[in-house]
Amino acid sequence: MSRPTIADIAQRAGVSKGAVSFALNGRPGVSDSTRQRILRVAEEMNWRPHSAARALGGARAGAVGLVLARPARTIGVEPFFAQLLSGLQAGLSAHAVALQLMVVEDTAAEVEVYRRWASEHRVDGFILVDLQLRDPRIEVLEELGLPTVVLGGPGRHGRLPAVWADDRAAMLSIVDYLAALGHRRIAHLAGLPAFQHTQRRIRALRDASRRLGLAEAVSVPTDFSDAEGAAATRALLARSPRPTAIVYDSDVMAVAGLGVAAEMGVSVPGELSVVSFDDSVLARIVHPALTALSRDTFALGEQVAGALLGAIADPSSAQDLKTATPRLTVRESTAPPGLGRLTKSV
Amino acid sequence: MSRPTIADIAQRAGVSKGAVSFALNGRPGVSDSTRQRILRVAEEMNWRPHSAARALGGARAGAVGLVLARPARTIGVEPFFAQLLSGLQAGLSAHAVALQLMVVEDTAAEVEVYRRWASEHRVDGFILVDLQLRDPRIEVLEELGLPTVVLGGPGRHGRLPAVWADDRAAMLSIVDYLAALGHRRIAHLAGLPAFQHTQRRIRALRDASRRLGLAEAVSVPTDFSDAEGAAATRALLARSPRPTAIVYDSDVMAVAGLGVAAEMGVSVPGELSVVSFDDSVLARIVHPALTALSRDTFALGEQVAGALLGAIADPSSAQDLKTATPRLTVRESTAPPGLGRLTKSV
DNA sequence: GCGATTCACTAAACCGGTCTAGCGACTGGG
DNA sequence: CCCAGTCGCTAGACCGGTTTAGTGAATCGC
Repeated sequence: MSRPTIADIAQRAGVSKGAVSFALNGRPGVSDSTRQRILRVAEEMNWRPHSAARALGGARAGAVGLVLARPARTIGVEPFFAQLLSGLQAGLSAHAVALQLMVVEDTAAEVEVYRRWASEHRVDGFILVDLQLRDPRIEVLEELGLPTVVLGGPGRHGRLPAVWADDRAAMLSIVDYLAALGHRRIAHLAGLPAFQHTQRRIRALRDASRRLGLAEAVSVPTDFSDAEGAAATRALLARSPRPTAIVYDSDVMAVAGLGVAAEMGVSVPGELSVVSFDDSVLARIVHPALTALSRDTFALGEQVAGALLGAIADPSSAQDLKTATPRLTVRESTAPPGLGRLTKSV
Repeated sequence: MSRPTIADIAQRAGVSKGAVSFALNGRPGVSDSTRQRILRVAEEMNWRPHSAARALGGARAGAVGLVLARPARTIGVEPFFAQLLSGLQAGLSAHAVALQLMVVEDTAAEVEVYRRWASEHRVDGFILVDLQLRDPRIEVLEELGLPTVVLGGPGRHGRLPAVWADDRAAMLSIVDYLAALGHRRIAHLAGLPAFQHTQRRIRALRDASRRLGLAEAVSVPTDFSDAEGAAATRALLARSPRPTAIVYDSDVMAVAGLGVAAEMGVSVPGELSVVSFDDSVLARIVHPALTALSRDTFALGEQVAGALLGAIADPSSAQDLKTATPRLTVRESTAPPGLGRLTKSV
């Protein structure tokens, strides 16, 4: 027999399909002795539920959806995503929930996938990332009515619950640290300006600079690619006076910036301090090792998974969850400004 | 109405459910005029198929499975996987097929997921990666009977079709290049010894060394982590005489090795040439940029996706597919040996 | 001791599609 | 003109579960 069904079990155990269903799902309606017998038979026949049949009856699909609207090639580049994915996986597989992943070209296609998956009952919920300034996806997801957890905030994300880290506080801690080292000219290589977190970081840096009486901080938007990171770094280092510290929104860009500094003969951390807003192996293994904001992205993924599973189990329980504020891990790429020239002149 | 079914469409169009099914699936059984009318009504009502209902009838699940047996945290670290995933995605989404991804602890758990997904009709096929020496998964997948494509080979993978690149030729090209530069002592930081491709690379290096009359090449197995990459590099550089070139099986380890060399005062490429068997942004952005084997991993993913979709459409058509042999991209991390000491002494 | 309630279980509807058997109308061949 | 074959469509079984209404027996309360 290729695949036993509950009808087979019912026949073998001498009961009805309904009784088998009750027994297998641990709900009342059968006596303990019958339940045990049914479970034993099911075990013997190596029965597994047919997910489609279950889903058809209106039950869970046993999967959640993650749709990314980015050029497919760039996904592999970002350690952040890979880490997040790992964490999500860990959180989901513990509850035998699978992750349906799809990478699409743009937001329009992304919305289309949400609609399709929802109407096909393919997933029980969604994870929404890369929150934009006025995000059209929120409205769609609210309308679809499937449990959804937003990664990012605080900010505009409608009635959808969010899991977020305090980006603002994190950026402030970086600026405080650099200012304490003596830096007065801090630059910022930001990410895509359409993203909410990019704007939050830019604003936090500007506010902190004013408060501490630093030179007006310059934030340069990029597309997160190593190419733009390198180009923007080149432009910044060509300025006069040039910044003594640069904060990078991603570690890929920070490493690219490190390369540019070496190429231009600017010593790190002697003449330029480098801070990455993202930590990963990358930040650890380059030389000099990068001072970076350690956000446990893996744990973040786990938390998002947990929040989503919670929202699926009980939609009314959903609420925002603030995760640990990222902490600065100081390595070798930061130092007081001017140290490089000083040692040289000595 | 929350979600129109084909029964709703049938009623509205004044036909039977069967006719609607025929029309929507483009199969004969209805006249052109009726078909047009049904399609128009379906469009108006914004109908979408219910994937579970379809799957229940024995049709496609519309998804393929990828199970990785690795510690979840390490997935994020490997650019290779992220790239592969991107490529798979691209190949699959073009045909509206989703990817079910699951990360598990070990091979036993992996096999269990295969069984579960197959019996739950959750996927139409599998992608098998990280081929091991005597791989127990192959037998299981053959027994399950679902179309499966193996990534890696040539070698033992039963009757399952494989997509593979010529690792041996690639390794030979690296050794030829290093030997032509004048290197005689080449070391190799390999991956997990249980993997087939690790053994193939080790063997290729040994064979090439003999053929070219080089010193016996030493291959050090690792777990692919940056930590072991660094430790093994330290051990190699402490030898006397130390190797003048090291080939790393992954770029993460190569970058870690670069760091160790800097820390030990060994100049790259002056005193040590470094080659990575994997190319990614990582190899491009570090300093010195790494000479690396460029395997278009994204394209590889696309090819695997294509092969699997083909095998699903027509299982008898499945056959092995050899992809382009990776080519060496020379950057700044390789040079003739002894150059470093030479320039220093001048 | 008798009606009411609980308990264990069965039969069958149901979810939303696919697919097959069959039926009436039309067409073509001899 | 009649029979066979094709066309266009319908009715209904079917996939493998869940869930509800219903049934017979045992138990309870008074």
